[in-house]
Amino acid sequence: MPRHRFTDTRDRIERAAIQLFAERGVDATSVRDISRAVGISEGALYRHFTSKDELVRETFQRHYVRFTARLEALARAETTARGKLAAMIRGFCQAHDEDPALFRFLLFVQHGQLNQLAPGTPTPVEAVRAVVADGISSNEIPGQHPDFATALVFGIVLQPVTFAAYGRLSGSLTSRCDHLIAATWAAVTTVLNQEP
Amino acid sequence: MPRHRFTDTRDRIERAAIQLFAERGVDATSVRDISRAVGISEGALYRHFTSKDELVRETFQRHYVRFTARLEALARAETTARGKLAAMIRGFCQAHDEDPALFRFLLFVQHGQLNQLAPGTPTPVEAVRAVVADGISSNEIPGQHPDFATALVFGIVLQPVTFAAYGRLSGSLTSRCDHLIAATWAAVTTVLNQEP
Amino acid sequence: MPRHRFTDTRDRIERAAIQLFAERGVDATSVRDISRAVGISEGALYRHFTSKDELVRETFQRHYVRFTARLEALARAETTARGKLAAMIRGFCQAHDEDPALFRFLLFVQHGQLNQLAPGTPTPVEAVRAVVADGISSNEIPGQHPDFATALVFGIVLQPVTFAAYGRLSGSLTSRCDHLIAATWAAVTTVLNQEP
Amino acid sequence: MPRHRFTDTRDRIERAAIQLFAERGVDATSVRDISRAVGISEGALYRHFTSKDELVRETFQRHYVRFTARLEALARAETTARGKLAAMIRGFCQAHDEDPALFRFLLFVQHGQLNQLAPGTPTPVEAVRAVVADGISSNEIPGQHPDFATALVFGIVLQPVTFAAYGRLSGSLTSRCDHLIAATWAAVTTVLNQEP
DNA sequence: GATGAATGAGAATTCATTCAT
DNA sequence: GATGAATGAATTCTCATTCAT
Repeated sequence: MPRHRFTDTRDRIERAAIQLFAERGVDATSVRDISRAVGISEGALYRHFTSKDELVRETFQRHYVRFTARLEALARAETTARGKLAAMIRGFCQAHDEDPALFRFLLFVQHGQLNQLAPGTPTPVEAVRAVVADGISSNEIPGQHPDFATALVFGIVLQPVTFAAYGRLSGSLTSRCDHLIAATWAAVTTVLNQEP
Repeated sequence: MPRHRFTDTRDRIERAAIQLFAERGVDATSVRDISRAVGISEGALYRHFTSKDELVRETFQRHYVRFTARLEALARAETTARGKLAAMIRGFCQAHDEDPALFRFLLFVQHGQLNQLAPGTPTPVEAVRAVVADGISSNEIPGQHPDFATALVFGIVLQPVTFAAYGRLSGSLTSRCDHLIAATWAAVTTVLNQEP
Repeated sequence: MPRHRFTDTRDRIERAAIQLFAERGVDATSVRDISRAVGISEGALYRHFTSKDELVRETFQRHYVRFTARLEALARAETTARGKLAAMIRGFCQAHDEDPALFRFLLFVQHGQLNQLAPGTPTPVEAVRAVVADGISSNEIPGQHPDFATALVFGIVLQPVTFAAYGRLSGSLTSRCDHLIAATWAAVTTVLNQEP
Repeated sequence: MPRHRFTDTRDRIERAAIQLFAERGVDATSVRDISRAVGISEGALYRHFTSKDELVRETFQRHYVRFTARLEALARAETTARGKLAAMIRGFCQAHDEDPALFRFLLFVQHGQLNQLAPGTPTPVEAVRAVVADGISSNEIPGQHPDFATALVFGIVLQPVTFAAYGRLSGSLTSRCDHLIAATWAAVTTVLNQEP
């Protein structure tokens, strides 16, 4: 049982924390739970993070920023609004399937972390919103409230994850990705025929 | 008269609890918080509920069952799948706008209450799912996984509420109800491989 | 073992805290030590004080203000500087002998409480300094730095208490009061004969 | 050479510790604080001292003994009680002004170190007391309790240091040395019942 | 000699719950 | 029905100390 050697302890703490946060939520996860899951003492955790709060914040922010950048890169590689949106949704599905716990931590558990982001930090919501807003400007997407349309995208993509958590759907998002893209596009291009 | 006062206090406890649960979550709300909000002592709360857990469970279940029944009644008054779905979505919107805190408590905060329901208890998810499944059977809705289609409905309807909580959208759901219905129908009737 | 009944618990906590603070200092006294000395659980203490800090601050400030007022009243009852100073020193001696632990807590242990007093709060130091400064103005006391003269008063009066704590002197201050007064007056009226 | 580095680090630890102890007290100073101030790791400190306690004890005792010897030498160089006392007070003032942190650590912070001295170890208190007792024996100082008279000396000399710590007086003791000597002599030669 | 991760004992504090009045 | 003091377990965090490298 070597004491340190190349120290991946910090990473192991982060992994265990993400896992537990995704399962039970941040409040319901104690420092003790995390350190036990890692196999270290409670005190040892504080050599790697100055507080539980910092652990949550740091972990959340780093992965949140990274995921946002990934989405933005995917969008940038496409030219049409539809293409960008499809690529981003595919990005959501892959990110989820690669690491469901992290995905749920970032997009559901949050726990007020969104409000603690430095102002101006880009978020997945803003990444999608930018594409939607551009699509509306270029008339590729019919005129509507861009935040509302963004809500439709997120609702359609995220709700299956919630259903999976409750056992109503199988876990893989990627297998439904094409359907999600099609449904999203249908929802987003729907307008009310107030004037026929 | 005496019974009224009992009922009254109990109701006030429930209201305060729902409000606080919706704002901060169940874990982050202490018995002290609740009793202070009501204006009674902590001990007094235990005259009305045997534990915090029971308070959460009872409150959740009663309202959850009531809301489910309301949705089912709305569906029953319609004949087509589209009509039933539209009526239910309208029901969601109205329930939300009547009492946003309760709505958020029932549909977001949950806190593992779903797993504690007596098996067979009808839920909003099942109410919607039944309509969707029937619509698929009757070919009003194209063939697809009924749980997946149900997820689309919930995602589209609920995500705007989340966005509202983060200040991205204004609070009224009813004002967007027609759009939600149209978008939901579009998403639910979308299928893949329409062009071979 | 009745649970409450007329609740002198808060007072008992304060007494035990003062005793322990005087014996070991604030830092070296844990909440556990205090609650054990009182015979209650640690948690129970928090019904009476919101924190250890508040317990220290409240206890210190109340007694400090009270003691200051007592000194001021004693001075007010006299007319000459010598009379005022003598009365105050007698007040110090009596306060010490009535409650040595409290006296030591107020005048030695302090623990940074002095800096936390609301600005303008009168203190024993200021009470003595005012008398000394007046005495200098009226030429009853020879011209000198009033803070320095005040330091002489405090040094002479307090040091025997320190010596008593180390067993070098017996505990009673009152028995030495007249000597302290005489020595203080001698020290305070001494000037350097720079110009003979 | 290697021995120098050892000694050097050990001294730097001691310096940093004294500084921090004087500022905040022993309890409020952690091993971490000290090692950070020195710029070494916590573990490294244990190469030089086997425990925090030993660091405190060793540091205190060595300087305490050295300071006592210095006072004794100063007294020895004089012949009269007044001369001896004056020389010692000058010694206090110089020691304070040379290294105020060390002076405060030795004479105020103490932290129960006095009780841990090997029995018979000479202390500043005993050095002064011996001079005072001799002075009383030789009738140079009027008859009185020698410990009480010693308390007067210490009170007068040390209280200005306390006042300086609270910003009531400027830091230099030496500048007030003659006044302190005169005041001390006046206090020590004062007796009661001079007028029957 | 030095490092720094790790430990384990405690510190302050919160909280659901009980119960004499 | 209500009060509020009391409990005891759990939580976050600190700290002196150890030890493999």
